[in-house]
Amino acid sequence: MARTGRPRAFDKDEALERALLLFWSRGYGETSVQDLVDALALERGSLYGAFGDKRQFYLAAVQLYWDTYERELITALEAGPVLPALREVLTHPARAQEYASDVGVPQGCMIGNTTAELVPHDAEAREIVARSHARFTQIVADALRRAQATNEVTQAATPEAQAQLLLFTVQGLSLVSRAGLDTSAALAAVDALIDALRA
Amino acid sequence: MARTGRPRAFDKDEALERALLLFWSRGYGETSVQDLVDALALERGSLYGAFGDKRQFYLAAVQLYWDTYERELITALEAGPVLPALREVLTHPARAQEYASDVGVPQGCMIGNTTAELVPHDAEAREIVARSHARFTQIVADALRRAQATNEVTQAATPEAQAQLLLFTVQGLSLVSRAGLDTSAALAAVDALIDALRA
DNA sequence: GGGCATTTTGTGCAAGCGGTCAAAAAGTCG
DNA sequence: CGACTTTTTGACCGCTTGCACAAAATGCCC
Repeated sequence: MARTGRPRAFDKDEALERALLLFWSRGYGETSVQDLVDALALERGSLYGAFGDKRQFYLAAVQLYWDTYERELITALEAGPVLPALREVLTHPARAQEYASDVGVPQGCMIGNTTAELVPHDAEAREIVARSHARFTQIVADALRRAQATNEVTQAATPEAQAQLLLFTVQGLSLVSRAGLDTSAALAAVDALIDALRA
Repeated sequence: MARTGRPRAFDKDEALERALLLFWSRGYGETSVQDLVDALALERGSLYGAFGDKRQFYLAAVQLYWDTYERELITALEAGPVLPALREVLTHPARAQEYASDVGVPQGCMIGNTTAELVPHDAEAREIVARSHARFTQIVADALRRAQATNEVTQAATPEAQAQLLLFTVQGLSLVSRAGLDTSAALAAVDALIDALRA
């Protein structure tokens, strides 16, 4: 319990959130410690003191990203029919693309970005990403299982396989959207998938 | 026409192929010019003389990657039933995952990797990636159109929407596979999608 | 109010980066 | 054989990076 000593002059959570936005929009490698120092308006030493090195800082931001996303995902799926909610979840990246012209609005899914950039050579990042994937498929499969029981969703495949397919789709859509997306084509593709899931 | 002068001591195409493997497995940022120099067994100056700077070198490698992939894609789809061929195309990244323990065997789709790493801040990379996406959907949509006509594939959605969905899936699968994949789960997901496309 | 624990501040640093360049080497052609 | 053109070679450069550290500042607790 560290109780005494000079108190921290900034809000650690708020700093992490702001770092999340930076890391999200620029990626790990393209965000320098100097960028963080400038954006967070604190000195180098304070940053290292509070968050450890750059890698730990990034991983903490990714974890925050996922925790937030997971909470939203659960909320979206817990009530009402599942397919409209899933449609909303899937099209989210496509719609976010519209705001991409605004400066500072991140692109793509941060889990996906981390997968591409860090996972191949960072075991800890791989763990975070793998855990997020597992959580996503578990949450979605649970929802699909309920929806199969009420005959909203086809039983042609297992909920697990359907959930895995949805993971691939949302990750792929989010990635492809970074290259500039024909929004209507993307929506048509999502609709085709949602229709195929209907009982 | 440069006809005189000291002849190049290495095979340019072969060097590009070898650079492709390096870039593919490590990405752009994690591959240093020194890495290339070591792997290609040529001196810095020769590399710059032959390929321009690192960025041009990488983009040339990506273009070579896509040209090769496109040729294979067309070959796979031009004869026989379309759905088995598509299944093969989709599961390719999942199966490639098995060899990932071998050193130097690249992971994921290089177009996807480029999308994540370069596209957000490199207009030329964005063009190459966008063109590859367009070519993919066009080739696959053509095949699906034929398959819809012979009643192999459902007409519940347009061939374009189906092709777009397949692009998302293959990109997502290829990306997710980098984080370590449950192969059987991935195959079940692909089968669910292929089944959903059946008439 | 004085000692203590902690954060802040700003400088400094070694390493690695992408890229350049001049001299030497190696062919071709008149 | 000698002039010319191109590639090779390897040293070199300026810059940025992530990170460490010492001194000053600040608030808590006895």
